[in-house]
Amino acid sequence: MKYDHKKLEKKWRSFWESEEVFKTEELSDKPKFYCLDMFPYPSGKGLHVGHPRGYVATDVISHFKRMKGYNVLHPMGWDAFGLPAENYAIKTGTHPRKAVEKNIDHFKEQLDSIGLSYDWEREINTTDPEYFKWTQWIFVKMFKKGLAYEGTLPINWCPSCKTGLANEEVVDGLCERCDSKVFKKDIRQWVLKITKYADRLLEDLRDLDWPDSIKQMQENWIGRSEGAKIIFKVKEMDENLEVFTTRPDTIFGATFMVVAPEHDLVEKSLDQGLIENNTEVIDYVEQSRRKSDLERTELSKEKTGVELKGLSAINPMSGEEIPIWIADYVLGSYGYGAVMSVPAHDQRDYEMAEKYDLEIRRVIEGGEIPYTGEGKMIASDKFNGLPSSSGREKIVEELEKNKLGEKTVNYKLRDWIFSRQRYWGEPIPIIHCEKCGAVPVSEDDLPVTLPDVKKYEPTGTGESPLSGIDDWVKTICPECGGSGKRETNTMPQWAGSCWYYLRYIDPKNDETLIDPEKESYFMPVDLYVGGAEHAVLHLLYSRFWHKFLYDIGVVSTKEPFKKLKNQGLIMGEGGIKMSKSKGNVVSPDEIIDKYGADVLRLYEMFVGSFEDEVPWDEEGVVGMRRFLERVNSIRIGEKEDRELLGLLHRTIKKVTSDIENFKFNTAISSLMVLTNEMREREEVSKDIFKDFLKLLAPFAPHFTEELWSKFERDSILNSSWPSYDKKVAEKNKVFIIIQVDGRFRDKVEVNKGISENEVVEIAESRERVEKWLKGKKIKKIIFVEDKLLNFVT
RNA sequence: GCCGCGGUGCUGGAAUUGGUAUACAGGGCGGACUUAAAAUCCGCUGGGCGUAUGCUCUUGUGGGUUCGAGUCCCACCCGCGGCACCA
Repeated sequence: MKYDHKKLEKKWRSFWESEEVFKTEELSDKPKFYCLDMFPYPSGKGLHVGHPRGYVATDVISHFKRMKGYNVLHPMGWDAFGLPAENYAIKTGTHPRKAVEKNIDHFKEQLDSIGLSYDWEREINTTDPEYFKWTQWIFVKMFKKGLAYEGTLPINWCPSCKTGLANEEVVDGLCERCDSKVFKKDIRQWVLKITKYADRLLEDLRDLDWPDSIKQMQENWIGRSEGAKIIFKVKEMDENLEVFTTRPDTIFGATFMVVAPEHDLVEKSLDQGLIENNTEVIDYVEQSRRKSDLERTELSKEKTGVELKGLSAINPMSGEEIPIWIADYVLGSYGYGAVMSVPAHDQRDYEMAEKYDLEIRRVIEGGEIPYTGEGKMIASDKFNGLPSSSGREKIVEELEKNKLGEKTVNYKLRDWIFSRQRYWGEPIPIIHCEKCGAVPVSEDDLPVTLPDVKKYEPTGTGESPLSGIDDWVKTICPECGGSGKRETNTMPQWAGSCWYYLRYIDPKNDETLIDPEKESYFMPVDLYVGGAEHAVLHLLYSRFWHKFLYDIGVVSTKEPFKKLKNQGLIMGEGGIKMSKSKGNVVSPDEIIDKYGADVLRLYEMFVGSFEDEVPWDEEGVVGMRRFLERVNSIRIGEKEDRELLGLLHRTIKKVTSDIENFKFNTAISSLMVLTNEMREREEVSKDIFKDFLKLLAPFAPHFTEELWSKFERDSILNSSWPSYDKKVAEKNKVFIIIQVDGRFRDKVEVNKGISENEVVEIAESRERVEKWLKGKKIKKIIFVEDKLLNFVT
């Protein structure tokens, strides 16, 4: 039976709005459930069919939890700072704020048309001064705790975006946003000391209910490695050359040293005129400085380097003098930017030694050189014969005694480059004063808002477009009252999303960031759903900020997101990524117009495993429409039906556990099975049908409201989730599989709980089984109650 | 190179965690209704042999464990994602 989805969906959406069905209670006796989507960047393109997959899933769960009696917080907002709005402003001269407003209106309309149950009274927007006041407030707090500092550092510079980038924003040496090659450039930067939290970020990962892949990515990104700092004296200078190694046990095999081209020692020794091959060294350093990150890693196949002729290092254990080289395979930014090279036991050092004909000396027994495994120590003076694992400890102990080394831990994680030389971001709330240095804006003067500018173009000189606005830049130093200049760099796109989940809990509070009572009721986020692409960006940054907020007493939980799920991408037809240039973008609008929002919702949940990537297939969409129409054609009556009731209860059990486990596709298929069964009946009792509607309601809320309204006046979404009765659900007859030698031969229907002997008796009397047993001796009988009987001959 | 995930009909995908492989849906084929088409409804739909009750083969490949393997173990092939000179 056909139904008019447009009329019906409109009717129920306005009903939900006027009845405030989705309003979250502020503080309630009910248990809470905080169900969060990663909020979108409201782009000018609008939603495509892939976005709602996660939103529908959280919506299904929100309805489900609401029906189960939870006070559900399910909010939505906008992550609206960032480059696209700014680039659009450059192109068209429209203020980014205008473009953002327009895009938000469009996004909101699209989300509403899907029937998502957001509590819009809690909507937030990261570009709203009332919001970013608190983003700036957190920055000021970090500054005061010494976690935000200024420095001139070689940073990743994107020549096309004309701004510095964080390490996390550089993918394969390319800008994450525009795919330009990224270069190193020395610029004055604001940096956040995320490294101070490295251990806690690693530690607390363990207890999170997150996908293993994401946890592992964060673990690798933090990259903790235990080892030792060892000091090699430079013979010709009063300098210590510090290195980090995880293998102090191989120290007697160190036949040369390698420092990064940007290492201090290079400049110092050149200055002191100690280097014999001056020009060669200068050339090499220049060359590697000019290479982009990509080129430096692309050329990784073959090692390059230059010896610092005239210098030598002294091995602190053996006293041996060894040459010092520069090579760009050693990174200036990891450890101490220098290594002791043990070519016999390290792949890279081995390649270097082979190329430049340097000595390779085995000090660990084991396989073929370069041998990187453990083994007995040899050619290592008094440590000979020790296994490498304990020799390592012994050597570090001795170095510690002589103050020539110590145990230490190193991380791959670097501090977070936090400033961007662009317009459309939160101004960094700092005032530079000649007398007092960098001074934070007083908390009472927050927010520092963005001034209007005429030109949004980045200057490209390493300064933000804000630096041209004298009226805005010139201000008074909050400390001494003298003249000061505002910081003109802005925060990166990720700043606002680091803490937004907190603001939904208390969106209008202008006294504090969040009311503590509300915070302790609603936090942590129980379920967080979004794409996996944020694994080491947003998901790491927000954990860092959250831990900081925990330390200063703003939040009561150590971690923000208890459970995380990543939705798989929806690809274009044929499995290629949807994109404008390929012309294969499907908009939810057209699907909703043609088939209805409930059909879109059902299809997105039915296509495949939630976390897997799936291709979009419009032919599959019609199946969902047919399903709803079949439900619509079921005849309702009063007739009791034990068998159908049993199936209903099995379906309740299945749908309940499937929703809890994100197996939406099989939940829907079991609802289809029940529907097919109901359609075969003359009529279906009202009670069974009503429970069925409740199970379908989270997936198809508009459609089920309409059918429900024939029985009840209140919203079906306010009804309570049906409970499952084990006694009703269980069948009293079961099929038992009869096998001979593990092969299926027959099945028999018997009473539940029947004994082995009885089954054997029945089975042996069956012609189909007898045929296979004839002339054979039964060696063994395997019996699984209510399931299977196997004769082994 | 290292780490993680995966490989099941024509397609998207199920499989109670070791117990009838291919649920559910799409597509295809045949039929009903119709002047006709769409929609709808009914039936069939992994391969081979067979009119058929049926037999047999089949979950990337090869081996193994087991009464019994898509599921567990070993080796390999292919695809996807991440990291990548991290000392």
